[in-house]
Amino acid sequence: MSDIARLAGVHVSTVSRALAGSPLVEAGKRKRIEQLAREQGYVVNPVARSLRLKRTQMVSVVIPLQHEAGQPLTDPFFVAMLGHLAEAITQRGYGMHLQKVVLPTHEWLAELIASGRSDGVVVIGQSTEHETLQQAADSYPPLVVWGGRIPGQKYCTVGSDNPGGAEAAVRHLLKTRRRRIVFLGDPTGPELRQRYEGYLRALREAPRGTAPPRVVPAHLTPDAASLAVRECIRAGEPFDALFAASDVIAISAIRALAGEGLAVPRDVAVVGFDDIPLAAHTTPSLTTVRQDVEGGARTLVDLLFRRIEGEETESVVLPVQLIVRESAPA
Amino acid sequence: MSDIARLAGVHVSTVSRALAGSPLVEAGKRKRIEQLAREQGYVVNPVARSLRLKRTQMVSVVIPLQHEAGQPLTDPFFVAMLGHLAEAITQRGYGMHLQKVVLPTHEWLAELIASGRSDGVVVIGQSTEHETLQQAADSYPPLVVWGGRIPGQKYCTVGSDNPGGAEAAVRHLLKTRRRRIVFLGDPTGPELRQRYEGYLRALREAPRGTAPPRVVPAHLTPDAASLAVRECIRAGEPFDALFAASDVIAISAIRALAGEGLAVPRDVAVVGFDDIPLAAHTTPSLTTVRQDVEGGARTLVDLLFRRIEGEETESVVLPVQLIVRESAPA
DNA sequence: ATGAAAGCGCTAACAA
DNA sequence: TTGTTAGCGCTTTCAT
Repeated sequence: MSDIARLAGVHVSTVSRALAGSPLVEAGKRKRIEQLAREQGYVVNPVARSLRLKRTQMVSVVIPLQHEAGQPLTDPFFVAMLGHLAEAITQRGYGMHLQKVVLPTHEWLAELIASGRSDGVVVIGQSTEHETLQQAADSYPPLVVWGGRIPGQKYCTVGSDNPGGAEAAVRHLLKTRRRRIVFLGDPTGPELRQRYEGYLRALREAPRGTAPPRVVPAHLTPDAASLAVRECIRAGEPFDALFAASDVIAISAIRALAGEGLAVPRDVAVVGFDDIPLAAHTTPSLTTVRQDVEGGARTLVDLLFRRIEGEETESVVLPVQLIVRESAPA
Repeated sequence: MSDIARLAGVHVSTVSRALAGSPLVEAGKRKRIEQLAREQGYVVNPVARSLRLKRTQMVSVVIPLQHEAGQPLTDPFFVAMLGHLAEAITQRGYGMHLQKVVLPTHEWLAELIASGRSDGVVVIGQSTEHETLQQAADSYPPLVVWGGRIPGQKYCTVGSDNPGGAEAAVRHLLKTRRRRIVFLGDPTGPELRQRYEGYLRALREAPRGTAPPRVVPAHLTPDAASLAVRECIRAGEPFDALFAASDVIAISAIRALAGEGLAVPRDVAVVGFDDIPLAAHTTPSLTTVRQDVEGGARTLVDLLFRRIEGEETESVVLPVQLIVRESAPA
């Protein structure tokens, strides 16, 4: 910048003002300075700017992966979320700082915040970090979380109606005469736990003769899910439907079932959660609960920026929709 | 930091050294300072640090979208690439700065570089930005590009063997008695152009009686592809095979064909490119050319860091593999 | 309308 | 081994 100042024969402060579009600096001079900067390929150094302004024009997006440690950043749902977040954030002229946190150290969030690397933080998935988030929320407003709403929570969440979606899915299975419905997934984090609760709620009002709830833990990786299903089958306990905590789990479950000679939906009906693009194209196509990823991402970013500007915002629960396909037909 | 210094009764520079793990500072004192920092929830400000060090510990990942402007960041291939890049970059203790560039202004790269926002840049897809990249390469070594290798190129690329893959795909179609093979896609950018060239090469050695090459431009969005195929069919010119420039195009082509009453593979065989997860699950499942996304991402990051450290690196062409499935069976 | 000067939080060369 | 000091590139208050 001092180069530009020298070339323009003015003081750096004038260049700074000119490039910031300040009305203080004379119009003609401003044009000249802008022109000069363009010629010289000069752009203001955002690092120095950030240091001075204490604003980074950056948003951090964090994905804490704990029990799902093996899960790479390739889960279709996460990854779609990322794409839409990038879209929404860059649209506002902010940069996006993407960070994956494995086996969170309980200080990861506090450190990220304290570092001042960004003006706001989006956390995708509560994982097991509810407490961490609670603590941060007190002193750090510009924080939004994709996940389930939890009673007494102090941070702002955006998330799908997990219990409602799960309940709808299980009701659908019951309505189509399935009586031994297994929940496939590890209900450790709030989101999956809520789906599990929806599952329980639906079963509570199930017709007599319905088998009691049964959980088969399966992590969000395809392999883990296949394994779990196979073991479940070999355990010999009969079931005629699976409600999977996610589409990725559901799809690999279908594969595992086929491998064990069980037909979907004839022998076992399967319902997933997410409605990832793949879901419509598997054989059989997957009945699932659709989440509105794009709307979710937009809402997250919208709320985040309102919080950055000091506004208080309430959490948002987005409606979901049961998409009935072949794996659990009507 | 000055707070910590005061509390520890030492000068800031000592704190700085201690926190940097410098052997200069007495071990006991260092422990004490580290402890203090932890208690106070202090972490060094990376912005100030960056300004001082002229290193940001950040890598920029840029996706220039030009003709595909409408295309959001949801193309499965890009998105998988992103996930793996995030993985590889964070593994090295760097942050990832994600940027999407629409309708590039020809200065986007120069500005990004000049801004000093990051220590290196990964560009995903050359799009039509070959010239821009050429110019940047001269003065900015830490730049790697996912895309096709172009004769005379000065920047470092990592990319699949596009011509080879395309050739294998088309040879496969020829071997299975297809004689009127259409290339479906817009060969504007280098990658698709290379796939097109592979297509031409295979046709050049085709048996007599094979129809001449024919291109039906289709953008990378599903809708555009469907439309193109429908028009192509209605043009009345017969064809018995499609080689699509990407899986997304191929899949929507299959849909369009079905919509027009043409059976795949009976009437028309279809081969795609990428082998996105969906490809194995469509009906019929998609014969396609598999790219190694994960290996590509790892190689990109590996080369980038070698370049950041001043090493010169050669471009890399990754092998591809024809995956034969139902849409173009053996 | 412009310049001078301070300072954002940090690191490193130099001094002690 | 530790402290002093300068300065990274910018913005902004204050003075002119």
